[in-house]
Amino acid sequence: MSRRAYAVFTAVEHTTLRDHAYARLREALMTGRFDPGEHLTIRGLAAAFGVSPTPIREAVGRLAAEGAIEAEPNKWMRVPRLSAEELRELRDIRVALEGLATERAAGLITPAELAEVKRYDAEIVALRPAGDWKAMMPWINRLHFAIYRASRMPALVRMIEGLWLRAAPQATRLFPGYTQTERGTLRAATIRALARHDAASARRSMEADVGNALDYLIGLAEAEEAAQAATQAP
Amino acid sequence: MSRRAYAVFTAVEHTTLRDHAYARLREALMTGRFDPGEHLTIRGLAAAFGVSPTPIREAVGRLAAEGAIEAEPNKWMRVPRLSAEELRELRDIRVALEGLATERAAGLITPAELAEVKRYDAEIVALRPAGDWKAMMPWINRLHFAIYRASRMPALVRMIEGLWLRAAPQATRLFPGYTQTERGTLRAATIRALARHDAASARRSMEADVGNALDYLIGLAEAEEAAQAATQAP
DNA sequence: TGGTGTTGCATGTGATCACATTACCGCCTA
DNA sequence: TAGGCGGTAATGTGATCACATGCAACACCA
Repeated sequence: MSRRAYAVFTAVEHTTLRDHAYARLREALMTGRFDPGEHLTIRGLAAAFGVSPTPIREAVGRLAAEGAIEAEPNKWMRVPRLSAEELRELRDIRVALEGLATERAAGLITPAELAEVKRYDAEIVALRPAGDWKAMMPWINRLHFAIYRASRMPALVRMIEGLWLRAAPQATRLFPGYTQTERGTLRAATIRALARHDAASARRSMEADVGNALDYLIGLAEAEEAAQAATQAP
Repeated sequence: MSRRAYAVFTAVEHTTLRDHAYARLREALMTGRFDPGEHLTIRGLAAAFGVSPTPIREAVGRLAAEGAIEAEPNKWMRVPRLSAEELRELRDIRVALEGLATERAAGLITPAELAEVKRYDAEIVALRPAGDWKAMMPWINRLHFAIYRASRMPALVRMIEGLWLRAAPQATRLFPGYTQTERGTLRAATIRALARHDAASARRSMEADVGNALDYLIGLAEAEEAAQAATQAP
């Protein structure tokens, strides 16, 4: 079976193997399927994807450029384990950028887009009694990016995606310790502010939401670093 | 002559050919050596660098991921020509991020760092009478990033670099039309605010500086788009 | 002469090959 | 028993080869 004869079937979703690998690796990182500190090999990923190492190398190169993968040339590649200090910087950048996107979204969001946001929120609320935090994550993801896309700032959305990508491997640790109730009220406040096109209020709620989640991760990292320092130099 | 025997000489500045190509392409873009809309070929760049296409392909892939190069898979690659709308988005993001970096820098900048900033400013002021705008650009570049580095937020600095990279090819058009006097006073105000560790004031001056420069580029792009629309549909 | 089909070259993409470097593990020696 | 040493397998990197596609000039026909 020649590739040409059935090109009509494959051309729809397939551009290049490199982009395909990039998208799949990105999604794997985003959904927490790799652990922080986990080592990756080009040949291993190539075997997993059923392609040669060439497209994989270019895909991980792009991820490394975004900071989603850490690589020492000629030596190793791994999923970054962020320190408390790095997480603090990430928090400040995310607060600034996601605040900006939310502020702009408040003025531009359409009823259809707002309905989409509310639908995602309903999914999250429905999942809360069961306590299935892992199932919640993709919905939280969709909700946030539905808001950000409403800002009509595609380059900004792409930058925020890169920031989420860096935080994602550690974000699985938010559960189940992180109290969801407080976050739920902040999310509801954001949605109400968006509904009445109150840009300043929407921005403040989103900033608090993002800031709180990252502060929790920072606390975890600080405790871990303190414990490690204690065992190394007692 | 084996590569091994003289590794001591090359290892100093050479990590991988890919990183070398990436750094050189980045610098070429940053200093405006490529024009907006200019087409690039992997084989052409490979010949220019004296290497095989492989490392070039990975370098331009990284640049494409950052938006510094525009590429249609399997077809072409070129230096992006930003529309007025894209420039407006770029302005808003840059104002937010460079404002944040400047605000943080105001609280943390050391006397040595401040002296470095003032040295760059002196170079720019000295170049103004001659009107040598092209020679000014690298100093403006150094001055801004000296400030941003003082924020102690390396990931933020890297993101700002990516934004400058996207704007750089069009930034050569700032000269000689863009009035430098106003910008000079804003820069002086920023430096004074940094010197007295006035974060809010430093942020405002920097935001105005960045915003003004981008507004000028936006005006150019709008005029160009209007002219093009007039010739296409008269 | 204008439009259309064709052919050839240039280009991006991916697989394979070759090489230097690194990491891992067992062994030896002090 | 602990630390240094060497060998081997695995890995990242880069060059080369092979292939399909896109583009442009050219020839051909109405």
